[in-house]
Amino acid sequence: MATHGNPEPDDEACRQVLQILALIGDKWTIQVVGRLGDRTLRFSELHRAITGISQRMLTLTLRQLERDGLVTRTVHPSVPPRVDYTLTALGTTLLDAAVALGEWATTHRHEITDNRRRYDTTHPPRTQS
Amino acid sequence: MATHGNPEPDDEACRQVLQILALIGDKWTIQVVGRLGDRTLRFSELHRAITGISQRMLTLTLRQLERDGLVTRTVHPSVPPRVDYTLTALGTTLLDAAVALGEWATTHRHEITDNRRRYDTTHPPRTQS
DNA sequence: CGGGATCCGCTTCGATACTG
DNA sequence: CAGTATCGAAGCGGATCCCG
Repeated sequence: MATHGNPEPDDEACRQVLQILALIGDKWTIQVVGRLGDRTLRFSELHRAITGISQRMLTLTLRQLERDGLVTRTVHPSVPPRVDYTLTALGTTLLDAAVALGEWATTHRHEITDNRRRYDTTHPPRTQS
Repeated sequence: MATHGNPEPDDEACRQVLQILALIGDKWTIQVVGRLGDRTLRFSELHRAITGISQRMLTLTLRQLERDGLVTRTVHPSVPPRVDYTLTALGTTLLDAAVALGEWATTHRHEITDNRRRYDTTHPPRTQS
């Protein structure tokens, strides 16, 4: 393991992993991947399927996923233009891992919500007193 | 689980799950939880263990984890003051799930890195020339 | 030693307008 | 339909000072 502040190769791997984990926490990435889990969708279908996302964010999210090789972007030279997005094999493995985490969240969400309520009522706002 | 885009009361659960997933993607949360995985640590130990984190961010991260019931905060009335942080049972289950995702990231990080390089060299910068 | 309060730059994101 | 370009608002995070 990295012992001192030396930029060892280990350290870089850590940053890479952290960077990939950030994908999961991204507000939209998981929702897009989840929608593409069972079938191919076109841009407008994704846009309608995901409540509250803007075209800008959908574009940026898809671009990043394409860059990472998690989704495939297929442009059909037709009028009007049509672009299909599909999950790659790599993307599917990510979805599997994310689903596991989603199940954890689903299982414990009430517990966590209760903990928050209890904390908020127990601990007075610490600004002065 | 919601299979298709119906705005059901299910929607709130979805937001809760998303909110919890955001914990994972948080820059510091996973690192803190990971450090507390095997043993109890005090504030200064965590601060030294996690490279680059500020006291502010460490405090905020720990506060949130305490609020969610993932870590326990123990204040020892001594001079100088000493505060210990420990993972709760719930926190341990999160760590397990996160580790699985971390292994996914570790396994595929080279693949993803390569995909990015390939994408960056293949796709020219789209800002018109 | 373990934080709280404040200032402040930087990134992120939503809304809007425009293009092929 | 599927984007791109730009602008402005909001939030995150770092640096600093101070207190129990």
